[in-house]
Amino acid sequence: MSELHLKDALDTLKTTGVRITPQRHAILEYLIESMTHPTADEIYKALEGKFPNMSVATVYNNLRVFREAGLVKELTYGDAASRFDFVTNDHYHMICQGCGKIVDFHYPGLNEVEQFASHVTGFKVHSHRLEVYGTCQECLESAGKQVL
Amino acid sequence: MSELHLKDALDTLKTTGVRITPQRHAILEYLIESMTHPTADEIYKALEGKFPNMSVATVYNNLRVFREAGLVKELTYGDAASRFDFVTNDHYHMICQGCGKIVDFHYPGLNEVEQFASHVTGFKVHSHRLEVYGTCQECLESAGKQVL
DNA sequence: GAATATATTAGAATGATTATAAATCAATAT
DNA sequence: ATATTGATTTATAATCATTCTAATATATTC
Repeated sequence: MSELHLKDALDTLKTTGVRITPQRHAILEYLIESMTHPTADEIYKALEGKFPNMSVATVYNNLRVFREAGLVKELTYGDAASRFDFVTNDHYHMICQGCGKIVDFHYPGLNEVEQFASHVTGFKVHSHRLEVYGTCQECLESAGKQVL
Repeated sequence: MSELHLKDALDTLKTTGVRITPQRHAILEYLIESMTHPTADEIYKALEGKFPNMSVATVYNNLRVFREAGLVKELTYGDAASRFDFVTNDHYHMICQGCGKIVDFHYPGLNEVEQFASHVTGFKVHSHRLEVYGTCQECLESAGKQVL
C-alpha cells in the first residue's frame, strides 16, 4: 500500500519534470512510511544515517517542491515547527494539546461548507483545512494522576 | 455592538483576576474594532501613537493573557506571523491565497465532526479550527488581467 | 506610606525557515 | 568520452517572529 503511494508520488514528480534525486526519494519514502507527520528537522535527523552530508536546507527545499507538486501538505502551528503530511484521501487531524500528537481520522470532505463559504464571500475556493483539538487518552490519564 | 464586546471582555478579565492596564485596554479595543485579524506587530504599530514607549513584548504577553482567558484566538501560518482574532460567535475564516486577506463567514459549529472525531480517536475534544482557502474577487480580476 | 506583587520595558536570545554562494551532480551536445 | 549547461545540494549566514531576562515602573495590600 505505501509502496503504491511512493510509486504514484514518483510518477507525479516524473510527469511534472522534477528530477528524482536520492535525497528526494528518501524524504518521500520517510514521509509516507512515518505516521507521525514529521517536522523538517525530524526528517533531517532520521536521514542522517543514510545521508551524513545532507543539509537541512535540502529538506526544506524539497518539502517545498513536494508541496508545489501537490504531494505534501504543510501543517503550521504558532509556537512549534511545521509538520508535513503526505497527501492521501479525505482525512483530517486530531491534535493533542497535551503532547502534540497528531492522529488522522477519516471523514467525508466538507463540500457544503466550501460551497457555502464561496457563495457568501464571493471567493473561488481551492481547499480547506480542519483540525480538531483535544487531549489524548495518555495525557488524560497522566493528568488524572497529577491531581492526586 | 463592539462597545458591548469590549465591556464583556473587560468583565471577563475582571472576574478572572486579570488587571486591566491602559495597554491591555488599548490592545483589546483595537482587536475588537479592527476587522483585519491583525498580527502582533500590526497591533504594536497601530498603538505606537498612543503608547510611544510600549514594547512588542507587551503586545505578545497580553495576547497570551487574552488567549488564556479565552477572549482571543491565535491563527497560525507557516510562513507569516500569527493573526489574532477576537472570539465572538460561530464563525470561520476564508483566506485569500493571493493577498492574504481574511474574511469571516458564519456557519453553524461542526459539532458532529467533533463528536465523530472524539469517538474514533478516543480524545477528549476541546475545540476545532476550520479554514477555507481560495482567491478573492480582486485577485481573480487582477489575475485575469495578467493573462493578457 | 512601606512592602509586595504584577506589568512593562528594552534588548538579548532562541529557533524555524530562507537566502546566498560555492561545489557537486546529471543530461545533453559536441 | 568530454565539455557545457542547468539543476541540486551543501554549508553557512541572514531573517524574522516570538520568547526570555533583568531592570524599572506601576498598582495593591497591609
